[in-house]
Amino acid sequence: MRYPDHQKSKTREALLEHTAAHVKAKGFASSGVDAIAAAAGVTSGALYKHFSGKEDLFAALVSTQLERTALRFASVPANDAASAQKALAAYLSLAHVDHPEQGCALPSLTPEVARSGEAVRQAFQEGLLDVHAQIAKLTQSDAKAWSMISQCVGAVMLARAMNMDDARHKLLLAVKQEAATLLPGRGPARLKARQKPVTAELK
Amino acid sequence: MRYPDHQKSKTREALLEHTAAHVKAKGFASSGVDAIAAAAGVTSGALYKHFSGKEDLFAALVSTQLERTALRFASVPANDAASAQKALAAYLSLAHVDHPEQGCALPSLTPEVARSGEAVRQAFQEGLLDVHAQIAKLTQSDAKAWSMISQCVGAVMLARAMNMDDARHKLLLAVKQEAATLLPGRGPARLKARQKPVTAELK
DNA sequence: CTTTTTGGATAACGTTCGTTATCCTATGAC
DNA sequence: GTCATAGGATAACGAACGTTATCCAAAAAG
Repeated sequence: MRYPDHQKSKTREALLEHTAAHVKAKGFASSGVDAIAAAAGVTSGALYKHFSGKEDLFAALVSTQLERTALRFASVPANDAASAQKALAAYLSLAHVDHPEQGCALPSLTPEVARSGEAVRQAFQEGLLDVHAQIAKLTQSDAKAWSMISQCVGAVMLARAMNMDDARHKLLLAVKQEAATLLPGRGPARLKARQKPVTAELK
Repeated sequence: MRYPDHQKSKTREALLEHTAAHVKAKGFASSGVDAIAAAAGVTSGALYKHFSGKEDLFAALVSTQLERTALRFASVPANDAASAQKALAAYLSLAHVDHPEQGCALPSLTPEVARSGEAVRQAFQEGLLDVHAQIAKLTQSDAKAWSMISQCVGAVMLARAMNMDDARHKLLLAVKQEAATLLPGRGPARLKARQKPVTAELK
């Protein structure tokens, strides 16, 4: 071995790190291999030394990006409603909607994963189960965790496709309210707050 | 006028009708113009007589497809929990997950709409507001309608990207349960059914 | 029947695509 | 110092892309 093997080659890491933003913003199918490689400061020739093809890179990207999302929620302390709400509000923020390149991969890439090969789907499934495990620690219920994930991912995705800011704001605010009822401790209590639920603390 | 103008040209209708399945299944970016036109039994030359370009067709497709989704829920009678649950179960069914070409456009095309131009986004926004209006008639709450839509669209999309059927089933079942609590009349009642909520009637 | 024109098919255009082959260079091994 | 090679850049490949120009058939208008 003539090269430092134990450190895995820095450009492979650079590829995974710097191309994710480009792919999340433009979509995988619309991202050319040359453009993807350029986003990491290399050429497509270098890319093919580390990945067998475009889809192989996609699988690795999906894996690392979902790891990152899982990690994002792993740092939220369980049994702390305020912290969970804060994480929720951040995920459902206009900042997240306006900057897909820095955000979670789920609202950006999931339909393209569904159309991809087995390797990509496998990486996705594993990553999503990791995310679910973290959310379930907050909801204390597997079912509520799936509901929470579906709701938040769907809301960000739909908000991104709208073109009027006030409509986006309404959608995000509504889902912030409703998703919060999935957290333990704060049961729905819909009878008390039917007309105007309190949402002041939701950013 | 040498041609029957009042009937709008049948091939334009055929284009919108028969290409939607191809686009929903393969994605818009991955669908070539020739393949799209062939799906309607014509060539790309004919397509350009009816649409100014690929994205113009996409805008029209988004519009008609969301109209169809809105219509799908417009036929559900309000104040009828059983009918609403049935519609919910159909949307969250494995059949819907396994056949995107026949299903709702939202879980398939929304991220690509978000990356599209103003015309497509405008068509999307209008169509989504139509869908929301129909769902709100069932939930009797704008906020709950947004929550319901986000949750169902997200769940179908995520389920499609998974590669293990039992995991997909778990996700769909969970969201079926939780989304049902958004319907009026059947308040969450989580204390009573925390351990094993009744889901027998949910197909 | 002739004319006019609309809605198609056909073919070509310049790009861009994913991939591969080839060359180059810097580096660890000896 | 010499050599072997891993990891880059470069360039080319055929294929497919969206679009346009051109041609053609069919049908309404007179």
